[in-house]
Amino acid sequence: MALRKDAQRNRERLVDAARAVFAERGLDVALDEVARRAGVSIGTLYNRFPTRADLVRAVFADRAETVVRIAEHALGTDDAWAGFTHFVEQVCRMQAADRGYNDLAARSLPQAAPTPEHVRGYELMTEVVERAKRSGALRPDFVLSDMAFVTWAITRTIEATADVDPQAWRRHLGFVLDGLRAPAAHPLPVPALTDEQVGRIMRDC
Amino acid sequence: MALRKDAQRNRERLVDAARAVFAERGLDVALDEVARRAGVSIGTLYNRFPTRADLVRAVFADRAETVVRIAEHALGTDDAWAGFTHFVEQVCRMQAADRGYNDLAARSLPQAAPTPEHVRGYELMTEVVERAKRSGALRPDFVLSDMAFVTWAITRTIEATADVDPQAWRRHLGFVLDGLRAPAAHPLPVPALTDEQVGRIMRDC
DNA sequence: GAAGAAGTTGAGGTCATGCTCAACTTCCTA
DNA sequence: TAGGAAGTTGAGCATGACCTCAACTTCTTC
Repeated sequence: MALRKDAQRNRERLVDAARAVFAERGLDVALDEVARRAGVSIGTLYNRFPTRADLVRAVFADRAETVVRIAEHALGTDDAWAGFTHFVEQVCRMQAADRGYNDLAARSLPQAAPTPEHVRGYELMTEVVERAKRSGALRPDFVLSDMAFVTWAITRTIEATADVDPQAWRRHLGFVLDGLRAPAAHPLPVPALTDEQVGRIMRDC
Repeated sequence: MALRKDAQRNRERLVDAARAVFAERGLDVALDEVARRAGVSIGTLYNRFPTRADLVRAVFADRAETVVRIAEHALGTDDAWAGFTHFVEQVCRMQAADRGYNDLAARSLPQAAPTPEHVRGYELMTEVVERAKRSGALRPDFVLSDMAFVTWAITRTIEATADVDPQAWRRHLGFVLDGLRAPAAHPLPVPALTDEQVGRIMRDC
């Protein structure tokens, strides 16, 4: 059975308000701020979204699709390395523009994915990485789980520098990418995290 | 006027307890946990350390000296690049061993430094970086404020992976250092943060 | 060893956030 | 358009952390 008309309107208002508030202040804002901004009572918020995660999911439901588009574009680029850097840069740009998405990226990189879009985004990201390795431009000892390091690093820099210099993350990303080129590679001291380990970390917030 | 004997003993107990609790759970633990562990009332804690920052300072007072020692050792190494990587690795190792110090590193890189030891640590760190650049091994466009990126990145990885794989940060650091070698350098898209900007970020938590 | 200075204590006030639920309102349907 | 289902409301309870202060204890000094 569908939602009643008023309920549907309230739901939309809540998601819109949450989108704005999350973008401004991150995923950990007090939820009554969201309710107030939506012009709705806190009870209605909890009625519609019993947990914060439900609300977060609703707000960022469409982002998986965006990631898919970015990855497809990256795979359409002739130069595999350019595709890889394009992918990373675009995702980082989304993070820099939205504190909520930045938080989300730090906590749940597409992984152990629920929706078909998430699965597809995950697969395409894998292919972006593998293709860049096959081309010889991305260092061969880089594996998918190492993307977590990239994400965490840039995420943290965005958090720290957003107020002072909103473009600073680009410089950090420059250093990071220079460390991922094949000619830059020196032996790594320890093996990669398993995908399972990364998944566990993400699940624990 | 000096502290009374019992007060001095309580102070020591508080600092010891705080050291242990911070190391285990980070700088943001509830302070009554510290008081409980010290076997002292919460009132005494506030009496001795009016703010959390006072307690943190007392706990980590000796660390500045340790950093100085590490930097001196680094500067004593013939190979400037080996000295630089040694310095970074040892500081990261300290962070990995102590969640409190890890938090501290993310928030206040030695900067706008209060004690003489801090000033000295800051100067030596500058020299470690400059020497590595002069040697031609560290990329010439790297500046001191870029150390903040390194610190934030490894800090975040340590936070995320400590429970799952306590050595994982070494792999991340491997990627980072490979991006800092001179031959790896590609032009950076934006200029560095100023030292003043980094200082402001640290001050705002 | 008496007196007062120094230090300790912990119950309790304050605040921010999460979350609930009984009374009320709106909507839909027959 | 009446009645009941669906949805809304917000005061209020719960929790947990911060911090205070008046009454109490311990130390030091003469």
